[in-house]
Amino acid sequence: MITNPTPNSQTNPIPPPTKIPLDFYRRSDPVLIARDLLGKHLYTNIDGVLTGGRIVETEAYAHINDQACHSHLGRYTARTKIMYEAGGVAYVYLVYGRYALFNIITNEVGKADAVLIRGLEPLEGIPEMLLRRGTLKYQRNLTGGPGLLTQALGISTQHYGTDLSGDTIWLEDHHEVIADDQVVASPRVGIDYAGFDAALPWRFRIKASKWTSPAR
DNA sequence: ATGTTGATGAGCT
DNA sequence: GCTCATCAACATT
Repeated sequence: MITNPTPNSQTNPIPPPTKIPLDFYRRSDPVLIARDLLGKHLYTNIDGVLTGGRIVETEAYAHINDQACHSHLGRYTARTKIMYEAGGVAYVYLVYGRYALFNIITNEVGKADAVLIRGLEPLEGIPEMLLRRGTLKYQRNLTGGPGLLTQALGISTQHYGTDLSGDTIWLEDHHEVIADDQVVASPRVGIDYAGFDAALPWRFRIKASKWTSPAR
């Protein structure tokens, strides 16, 4: 006799998505966190619209032994102030006077590490993202690039300091496992000024994704 | 390969 | 206070 399976009897049931807890961000190694963020989902609820997608590219920045990091050598200014908070807040800043870049502050109070989100696979609120980007084409440059994904998600410098445990910007774990052989680690982009540290392989990409930022 | 763009911070006064 | 070199991109060619 065959009985219908109940949800509890299915093999490998996928649990519902969960919001990533602050503990995740407060760990001490930004390189590990950057790697772990691949396959997680990033959402915003801004101007009453839900948008989001799957993280496919990140970069780690460490407060010690990393000249590329804005908080290197304890640099403490109006811009970097938020980096010294406990992990789990947004560090958003303008680069080249044009583009907002979204970083997640990690580690504990006073240890100013960060992870830059560089690439997103759009999943939620795509019409709004197209509108915000001023395009009609569902293609890589919709969210492939750190200055583009913020535009698509509606993230601007006014989200500097936003608490990622709130309901404006947050991340979710959808229980996707990204194996090491699906990941490319390579030097970070655009930090040639950082000397020896420019060679550190702290940029992480999902190999198969077409939504990573353009190659250099 | 080159132009656009303006915030940032270091170094000065 | 002010100037100026720098810059974790992107669009266009």
